[in-house]
Amino acid sequence: MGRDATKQAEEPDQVPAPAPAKLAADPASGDIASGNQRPATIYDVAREAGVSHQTVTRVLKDYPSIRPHTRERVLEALERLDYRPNLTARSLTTGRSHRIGALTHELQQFGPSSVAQGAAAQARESGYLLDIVSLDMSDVAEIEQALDLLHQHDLAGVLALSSNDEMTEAFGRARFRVPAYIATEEDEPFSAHPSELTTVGFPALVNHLAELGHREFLHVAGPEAWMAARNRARAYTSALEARGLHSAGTIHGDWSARSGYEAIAGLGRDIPATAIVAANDQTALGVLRALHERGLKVPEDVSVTGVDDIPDAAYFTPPLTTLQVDFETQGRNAVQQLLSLMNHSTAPETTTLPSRLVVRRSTGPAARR
Amino acid sequence: MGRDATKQAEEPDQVPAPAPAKLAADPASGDIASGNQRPATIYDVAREAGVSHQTVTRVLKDYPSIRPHTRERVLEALERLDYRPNLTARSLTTGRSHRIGALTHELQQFGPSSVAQGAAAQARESGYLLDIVSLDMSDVAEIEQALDLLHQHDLAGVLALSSNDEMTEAFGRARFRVPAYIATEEDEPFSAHPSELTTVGFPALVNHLAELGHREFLHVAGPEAWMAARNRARAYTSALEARGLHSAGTIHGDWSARSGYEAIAGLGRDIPATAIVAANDQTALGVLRALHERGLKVPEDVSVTGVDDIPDAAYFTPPLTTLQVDFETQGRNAVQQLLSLMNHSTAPETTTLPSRLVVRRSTGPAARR
DNA sequence: TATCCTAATGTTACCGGCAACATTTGGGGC
DNA sequence: GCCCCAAATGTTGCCGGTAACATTAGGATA
Repeated sequence: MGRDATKQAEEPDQVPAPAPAKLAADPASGDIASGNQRPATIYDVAREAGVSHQTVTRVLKDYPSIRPHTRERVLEALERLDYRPNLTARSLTTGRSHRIGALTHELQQFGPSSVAQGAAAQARESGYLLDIVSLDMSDVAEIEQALDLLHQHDLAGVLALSSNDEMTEAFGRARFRVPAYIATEEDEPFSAHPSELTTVGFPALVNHLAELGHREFLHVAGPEAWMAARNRARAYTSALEARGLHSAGTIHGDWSARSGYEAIAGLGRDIPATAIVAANDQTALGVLRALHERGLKVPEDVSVTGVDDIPDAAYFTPPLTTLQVDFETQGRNAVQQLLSLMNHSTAPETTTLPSRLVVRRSTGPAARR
Repeated sequence: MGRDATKQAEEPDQVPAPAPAKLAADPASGDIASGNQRPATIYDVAREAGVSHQTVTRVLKDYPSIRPHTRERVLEALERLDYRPNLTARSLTTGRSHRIGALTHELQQFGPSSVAQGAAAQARESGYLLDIVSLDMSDVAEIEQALDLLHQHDLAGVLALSSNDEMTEAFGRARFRVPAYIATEEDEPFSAHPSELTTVGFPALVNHLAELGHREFLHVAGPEAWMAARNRARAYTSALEARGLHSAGTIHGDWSARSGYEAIAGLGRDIPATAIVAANDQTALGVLRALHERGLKVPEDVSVTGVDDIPDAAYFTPPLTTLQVDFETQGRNAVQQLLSLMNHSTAPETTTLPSRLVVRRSTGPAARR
C-alpha cells in the first residue's frame, strides 16, 4: 500500500510528555475560572451544597420527593463545579455501560463504512458510544478473540455490522452476556421481512432492463460466504423468474473492481448476455473496464448495472445505472434494534428508504445478437 | 502490522426490516460447562485457590515474590474459573481506561476510513479499543460537544484522525485531561518531518509529468480548510518550483468526484494545462469524466493524475496514474504516537512506506498545443 | 401540644479491582 | 533452638457512583 503520513501532536494539562510538535492545549497554566484539576464528583457537589451525596444523586435523577429549596442548592452546586458524571463508576455499579461494540469488516469499503457511520451517529444520539472493531472476517478465531475483548470491556451490547458466515458462526457460538444483534441484508431467516432490494430494487432493475429488450442476463455476485451477496444473487434470480426471464449464470467475485474485471476477462470469446448485473458498483466498475478492453461498448453492446450507488458511480465511464442502498439508515436501524433488545422493549418498526433505481448511461436498448 | 491484503471487497448489509435478526442473549438456562452466569472476579478466584484476593492480583501482575506453589494454585483457579479482568473496575481505580476516542469525519471516504481501520487495528493490538465518533467537522460546536461526550467516557486518550481547521480549533480550545493527538498529513508546523508526499510523492509525480514534456499544470485541490488539502497543494507547488515549472492555477474542490467534474466543467473553452493534478483519486475521476464529456482524450490530449491509489483507480477509464498513500500506517502511527504520550515515553520514530508513484494509463506525452 | 406518619434526607454497603499498610511466615545466623 | 528480618501473604480502604436501609423533620391529626 502506499504511504505517507504526518501527524502532529498535542497534549493535555498534566502530561509532561515529549510531544514533538505542539498544539495548543492549555496555553496558560493556572486555571482559575474553569478547569479544576480533578473533575467534581457527587461528593464534592454534596459538600458544596451542604447535603448528602445521595441527595445529589436524587436530584440528578429527578427523584420526586425533594424539597424545592434543596434541589435548588444542589443544582447550583452542580453548575458551579461543572459536574459531569463518571460513566465508568456508574457502569461498575449498575452493570450497564453506555457503549456498544460493533464488529465490522473492511472499513474502507463504502458500504460497511457508511453503515458504521450511520450506526455511530445513531448511537451517539441515543447516548451511547460506538466501539468499532474492524477485523478480518474470514478468520473465525480472530472474530472470537475480538468478541472476547469486547466482553471484557463491559459493553451494553454487541453489534455485527457486516456479516458473512464466519461472523454468524462466531456469534452463534459466543455466549453473550449482553444483547447482540447481527445486521444483515439477508432476507429470511434472518430478517422477518424481505429486504428492500428484494422487494423493490431488483424487480425495478430487471424491469428496466427487460423493457430495454434484454433477455439474457449475467450476474457477477459477491463472495458466497457473504449473506448480502447471497441475498442479492437470490433477489436477482427471483426478479428474473418473476418476469419469466432466465439468468445465463452467476459468477462469484469478492465485491472488488478487480473481481468484476476478472469475471468478464475470464469469459470465453462470447459474452453470454446483453446485460450484466453486478452485485455492487465496484464490481460493475471492473466489468466496465473489462468490456472496454474487449472493445465492447456500454451500453451499445452490453448494458451494465451496479448496486449501492456510491458517489463515484455517477462519474464512471459511462455513468452507472445502479440501485441506491440506504446504508446509513441500515446502520441506524441496527443500533435501534439493539437498543430495543437491551430495553426488552419490542423492536421498533424500522423503516428504510426504498431501494431506488437510478438510471444512468450504462444501460440501453439490448443489442441484436 | 500492515497486512497488505489486496482486498476483496466486501460490503455491508442492510437491515431492511425490523426483524430481530439473530441475537444471543444468555439463554439463561443452567450453564454448566463453560459460562458461569456471572463472570468470575478476583475474589472468586481467591476463594477457589484458598488465598487472598491480593495474592491473586499479584499473580496476575507477575509480582516477584510469590511462592511457586502459591502461584501454581492461583493460576489453576484462574484457569478453572475462566477469569477475565473487569476493565471497568480497573479503570475506576487506576484512573486509566483502555479506550481511545477517535474523532473522524466522512467515514465513507476511502482515506479517513482507511486511517480509522489502521488505527483500530493498532489500538486493538496494543490492548485498546477505539471509540469512533464520526461527525460533521464543519461545526465547531458539534466537535466540542463530541469532545465533551468523550470526556465523560473516561478515555485513555483522544485522537483526531482526519482534521481540518475546525477540528484544530476545537482541539485547541478543549481542556483535555488526557493526552490528545491530531493526526494530519500536514507538514510543519504540525509535523516534525515533512510528509512523504512532499518529499517523495509529488516530486516523483511532477518529474514523471515533466519528462513526458508537460509544462503547464493545473491542480484541483481539496477543501481549503483541510490540512491535508493545503499540504498537498503546497507539495504540488513546491515540486513544480523545484523543477522551475509553473502552475497554471489551483482550483479548490471538496475531495469528491463531483467537485473534480465541476472544476473542469467550469473552465472556459480552453484548458490552460496539459496535465491536471488532482488532490485525490475521486477528484481525478470527476476530472476524467468532465474531460471525456468535452471530447478530450486522456492521456492524448490531457494527462490526469490522482493521489491515494484507491483500489478502484486501476479500473478507471483510463486507469489512473496516482500516488500511493499508506493510510493504514498513518492510522497506526497516530495511535502509537498517542500511546507514547500516554506513557510519557519518547515518541517512537514512526516509519511510513514511501509515497510511491503508480504509473498507469492516464498520463502520457504532452500534447502539442 | 403530644403523637404519628410519611416525606425528605442521611448512612452504610457494595460493584471489582488496586495500593498502602499490616501481619504472618520461614530460613539463616548465632 | 531462639531471634530476627526479609519474604510472602493478608487486611483495609478507596475509586465514584447506586441501592437498600436508617433516620430525621415537619405537617396533620387527635
